[in-house]
Amino acid sequence: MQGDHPTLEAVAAHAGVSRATVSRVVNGTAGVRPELRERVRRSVAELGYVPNIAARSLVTRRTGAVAVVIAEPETRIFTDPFFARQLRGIGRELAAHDLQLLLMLLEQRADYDRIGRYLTGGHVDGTLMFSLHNDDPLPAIATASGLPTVFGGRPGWAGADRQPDLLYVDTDNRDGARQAVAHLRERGRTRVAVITGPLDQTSAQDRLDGYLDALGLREPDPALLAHGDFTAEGGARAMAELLDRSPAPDAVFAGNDLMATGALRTLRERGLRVPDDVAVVGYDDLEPAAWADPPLTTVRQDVERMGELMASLLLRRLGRAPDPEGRDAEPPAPVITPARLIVRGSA
Amino acid sequence: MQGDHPTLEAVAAHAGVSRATVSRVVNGTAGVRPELRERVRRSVAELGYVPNIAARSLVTRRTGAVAVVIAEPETRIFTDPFFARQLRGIGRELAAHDLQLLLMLLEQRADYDRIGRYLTGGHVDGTLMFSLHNDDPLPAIATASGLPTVFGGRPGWAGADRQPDLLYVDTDNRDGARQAVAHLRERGRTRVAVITGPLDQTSAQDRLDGYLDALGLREPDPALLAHGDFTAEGGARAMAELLDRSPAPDAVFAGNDLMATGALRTLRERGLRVPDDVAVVGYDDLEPAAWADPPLTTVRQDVERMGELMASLLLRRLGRAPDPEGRDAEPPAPVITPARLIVRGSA
DNA sequence: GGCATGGATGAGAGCGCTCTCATGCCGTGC
DNA sequence: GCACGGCATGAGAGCGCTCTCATCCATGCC
Repeated sequence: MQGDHPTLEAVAAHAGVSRATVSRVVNGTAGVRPELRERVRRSVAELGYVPNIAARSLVTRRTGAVAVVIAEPETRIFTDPFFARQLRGIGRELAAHDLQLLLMLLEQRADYDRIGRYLTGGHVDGTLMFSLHNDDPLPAIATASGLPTVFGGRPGWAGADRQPDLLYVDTDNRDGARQAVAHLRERGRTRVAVITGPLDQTSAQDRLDGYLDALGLREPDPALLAHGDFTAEGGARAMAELLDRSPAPDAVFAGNDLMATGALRTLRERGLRVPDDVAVVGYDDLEPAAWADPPLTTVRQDVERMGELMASLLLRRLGRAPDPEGRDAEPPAPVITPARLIVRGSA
Repeated sequence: MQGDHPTLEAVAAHAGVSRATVSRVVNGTAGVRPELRERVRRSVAELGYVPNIAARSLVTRRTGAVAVVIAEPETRIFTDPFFARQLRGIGRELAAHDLQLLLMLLEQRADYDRIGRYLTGGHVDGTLMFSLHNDDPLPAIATASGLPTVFGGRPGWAGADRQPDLLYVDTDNRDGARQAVAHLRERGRTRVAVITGPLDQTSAQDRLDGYLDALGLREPDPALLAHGDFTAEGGARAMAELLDRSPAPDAVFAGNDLMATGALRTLRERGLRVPDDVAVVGYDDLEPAAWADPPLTTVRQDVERMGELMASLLLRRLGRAPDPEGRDAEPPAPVITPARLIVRGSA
């Protein structure tokens, strides 16, 4: 199998045409007589011809590959299937357009150099970036590389909002949080606390803002505010803090499910009943949320869809418009996907 | 930034040498006078030269990329951070050797064609494959492509054991299960049941075998055996089945943590105490295992390390021996990594 | 019927790199 | 002092493809 690899030349000889004609057929260029086209097709199939992408991209200057860059400060990717799902959506969309997915996982500072060089080297046609913190050097790298880039999650670095053609896909964190907290209020809760994520991430900040919206506040009540770090441990700690204040809250909105799970643990340890004594709402709708005791009321976002959208946004920017009618005259723009409250036992 | 991209030629002119010499320096080939070498280095840095990999791989016939193929029958990748962690290990090892990671996620039957064509097309130097079920067409594709391949998990398709140069990395599932069940017996449990995973996966079968080993049995006691499917729901169902038999088990070894979590849920619903009435042990040591109520006793495998090992096995097969002493005369062979019991509250 | 027109096809250059081979230079041995 | 071996360097071919441009042929028009 290996080692035969017929070339364009071979196919041309086999079909009795020129290299150029075979190239036209293979690339779907118009202007080849149907009968000839068919003959070439048969030769391609018969010889098992597969284009050599190296040769192709040497002349076209396109690589047919997209880099997906995930900066994962430590453990996040482990505990959270978020990236896996997003990757799935991305992979599906890219595959549908015959683009390859180059995965780059960043762990250390040194990795940033490597990736910068790689992107600048023109080895990919575009990038999808997950930049978790506002001080992440990734956006700068993207800009420096001059590559078309789409971000996962609204970028929050200074000046991001002023960049005109910034592309990203985010979920409506603010509205999701609003729904969650509104739900708690509808259930008659009057002292709704919040456990925030790291506020240098736009998702955490947006969720806090949604919480405030639902309560009609401009500033959080310090007695009802605790900071977590998006981990279960952090959630447990934050819940303990909240319970040590008086009067204690009768409901908690946690910035994500991991922290909500931690909060549940603390509540259990203190002998408090959920939702009777304290109602709990999480965010993300991770799988474990449904198994928690009690099952977690939470906010769901269509993560896989977000991945697809990121890819298709990039596709459009690359000019590989997935829109067959060619009517996407309007340039690609950021996309915000809706969030939906999932009511279960915990609130 | 985009668009300048100096070529070898440009660097050669700048350094006042020939293209060949620059190539030698860039690729670390011996036989260039140190002073010249240094001069070329400076030119490279000054011009910001980055080799064009398309051109390079056109002539070398190597691509510098490795495909990671994950066949994910439906939802597995969501609930289980397993792949994410393994990817991390793989990514680290590949990056250390300047290889790119091409991720291919398979969902549908049609994807297998695409991937087969891609691999056969010589677009990558090797593959890492995760083939979950024994009837998966992936191994055949790998063989047909003639590419160096390393599998994640011991392949279980018919005849796999007869293939002489089959390479894989697996954890010692059998021994892990043995430890788990031995632990239950040491704690005085006499009726230890088992909830198996899908037995067409070697991991599930091996864990069942380890269970039998620890009990000194050749065949499972049907009264103490229930089948799950590696999901929480399946585990809950299997636990219910087991409890409906009499006499009921006083301990359960679940084939993975997800099923163990499901079992915990059923036990809780039935008002049984864990571990007092029924002790539970899981397998995998997922993050949520530690938060479960009670925290799950389980078996840990170093998944990230397994990923690294897969990559380095492939590297050796590719001749990019990571062994600087060059003493790896012995050919690469399958690797089995140890498993370790983590004792927590549930048993 | 001759000529312009336009579409289908082929010829050929060249993308940036590696690698073989020829060349040139040095030091060594006789 | 000269031939020779060995090492450093350069010249040049060619990897497989795309794309421009020239060529060819059939058609339509005057």
